[in-house]
Amino acid sequence: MPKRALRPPIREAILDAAINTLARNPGSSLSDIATRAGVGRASLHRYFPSRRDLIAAVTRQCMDEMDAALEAAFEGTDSARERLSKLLEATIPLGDRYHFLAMEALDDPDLQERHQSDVEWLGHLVDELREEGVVAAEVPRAWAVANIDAQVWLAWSEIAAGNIAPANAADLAFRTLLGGLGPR
Amino acid sequence: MPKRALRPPIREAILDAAINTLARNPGSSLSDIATRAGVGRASLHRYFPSRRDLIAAVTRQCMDEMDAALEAAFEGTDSARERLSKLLEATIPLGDRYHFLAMEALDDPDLQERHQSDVEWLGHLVDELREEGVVAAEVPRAWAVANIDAQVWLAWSEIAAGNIAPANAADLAFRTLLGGLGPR
DNA sequence: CCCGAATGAGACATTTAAGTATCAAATGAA
DNA sequence: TTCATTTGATACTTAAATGTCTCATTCGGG
Repeated sequence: MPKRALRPPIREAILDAAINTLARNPGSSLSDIATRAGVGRASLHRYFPSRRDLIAAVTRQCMDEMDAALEAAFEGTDSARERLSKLLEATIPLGDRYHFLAMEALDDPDLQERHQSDVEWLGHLVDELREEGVVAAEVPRAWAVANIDAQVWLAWSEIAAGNIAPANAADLAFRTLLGGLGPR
Repeated sequence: MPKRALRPPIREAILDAAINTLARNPGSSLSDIATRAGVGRASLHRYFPSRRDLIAAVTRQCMDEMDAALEAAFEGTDSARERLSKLLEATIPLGDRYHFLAMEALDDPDLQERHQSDVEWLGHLVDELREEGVVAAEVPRAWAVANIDAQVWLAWSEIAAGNIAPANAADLAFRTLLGGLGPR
């Protein structure tokens, strides 16, 4: 008989439920989250004293997942173009766990700083893409950054709506970015 | 003759304040909105008995503005490509008054239906674009529709963030769409 | 089996926003 | 000026969510 976790780690269950619930409705109550986690609301407060704490923990968790996925995806890449492709393949499947953060206030200064550095990092990727001729010179850097972000979000949205197949999403986004941002 | 041939401007002031306030924070309270409109909260309730009513009125107003702008922009166009260009030029400046609706629940069935028909209308434009060869055959219809929507939202976001000049936004979005969705 | 720790359930206080009701002051037309 | 209507301020009720607390139950290690 397979050994099953006697009791799932509650903290993880709450975080997971929070991510899933908030992704569908950013205004979800702590009751909703606790219920979905199969946990009493009091226990939720034991692990995360306030709503702020929970949101901060969820944000950190998502950022960690994203960083880990990116680091793994970039293993052995040697062109920015390839990194862009890998970025889409790695992050689009995580979209449903990440996109709702775009709406959150990010009131924690530590997380704000981290997000800022992520954006800058994406800017560097765009710089490299431009050097490789993948992104045209006349396309503003900020526009390219915003478009990459948007394609990830868009891909998730269309997958969730059932309009495109998950397997095609990254390719479609890659194609759209190459054509949209590249030289005419 | 009727006593109030002209509606008092207070209703419009409330609607306008609601649009601006909700655009910055979809969870704004009615107090915030009333204050910004320079009106007592009680008066707000006189014109819009419930929050739902206000949101519905705001939504209708934005849709009306959008429809009017589109109708005017399409005057005398004879290709889908040109209509896409005009669409961007007309709707991007309205983005700050419209984009927040993307998050709203749209609980009014009448408005739901109207939104649905708007999406279908955009689908027809995509069909025409494909016939003209502006949108490639291998690009899914839903993907093209979503991308057009996304470029409008994106343009507004980047304008609001101060990253691109409002005058360039429509051209940039048009270029991105042509390259992104067009044949390789 | 037994005991300490953790959990779930629920009561309770607090806060915030929505909606209702009332009234004095301001507005504007006759 | 007069008078009906509208507005703004204020007080009140209701509802929902947050956060705190207690306590019986349950889980799991020893």
